Amino acid sequence: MLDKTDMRILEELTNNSRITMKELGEKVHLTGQAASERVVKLENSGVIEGYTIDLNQTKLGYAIYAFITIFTQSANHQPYLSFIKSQEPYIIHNYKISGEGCYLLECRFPSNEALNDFLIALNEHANYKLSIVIDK
Amino acid sequence: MLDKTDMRILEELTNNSRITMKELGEKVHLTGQAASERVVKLENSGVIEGYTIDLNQTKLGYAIYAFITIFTQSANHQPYLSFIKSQEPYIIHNYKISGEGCYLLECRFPSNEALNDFLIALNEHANYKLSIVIDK
DNA sequence: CTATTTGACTTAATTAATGAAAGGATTTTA
DNA sequence: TAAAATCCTTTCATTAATTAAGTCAAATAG
Repeated sequence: MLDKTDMRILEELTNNSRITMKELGEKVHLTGQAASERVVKLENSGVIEGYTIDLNQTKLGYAIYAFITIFTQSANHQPYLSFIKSQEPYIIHNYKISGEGCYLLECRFPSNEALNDFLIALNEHANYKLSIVIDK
Repeated sequence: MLDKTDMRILEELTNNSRITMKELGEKVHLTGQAASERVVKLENSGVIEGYTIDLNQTKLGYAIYAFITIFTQSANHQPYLSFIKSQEPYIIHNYKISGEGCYLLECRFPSNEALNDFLIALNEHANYKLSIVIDK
């Protein structure tokens, strides 16, 4: 279903999703129009889910990047899930996992103080293990 | 340094990084040119690190999405890091962390068999805890 | 085996967006 | 008060995207 040209298109768009269709076409040896048609197909088939940006969290004021493994206290996860929804700017992803814990939280905080406050509030609903990202 | 308009621009670009500068301007009540100038500044200051796409890993042939906590066996991490570099398509991010383990691997595999082969090879360099993503 | 359909691409023409230059308005700085 | 800087707008030339029409080769049907 996806041929080599499609894969190269996905690679180029992963590196720079704002590239013009003309440039993209040149890179994969197609006209801009042909490249554009392929991209539309990749969108419609759901392979490309969206176009987004990579942000420097530190420069945005989020000095701390962390993963938190969640162990919910009760079998009912709703209180935890509602809590997470209320913590908007801090939460990047809440992965439901199998393995150790029930969820893996990818998140960010402006300061140790904000992280600490978050953990105190989190502890109302769940136990956790904290992993702070040092690099990459 | 970043005002409300900048934040709205980042929000819009996070939702759709291929939006035209004209449309982006309309959304934040600026002309296309003014919006474009702000975006250039956000790029130059390093707040925007790049433009990329969200891919459906399943439709790309990667049915399994996982996080693996790594416990390196020796104090020398080089063998592990070299191994990771050799596993190109499977590895999405290798986060160096403080907390439980030395690294947190975000990765994907086409099948349980590929995952199993990877884990066997990984075990030459490190112990691990596997968390498979079920949702989101 | 030939005719038709289909898919992927190109070319051409129109429409729209980008980029560069000039200038206005407001705030900062001296 | 004057000069400089910042942020924005307008205009226009350049460049890209979009739409429509048409080519070509491979697959499919009669």
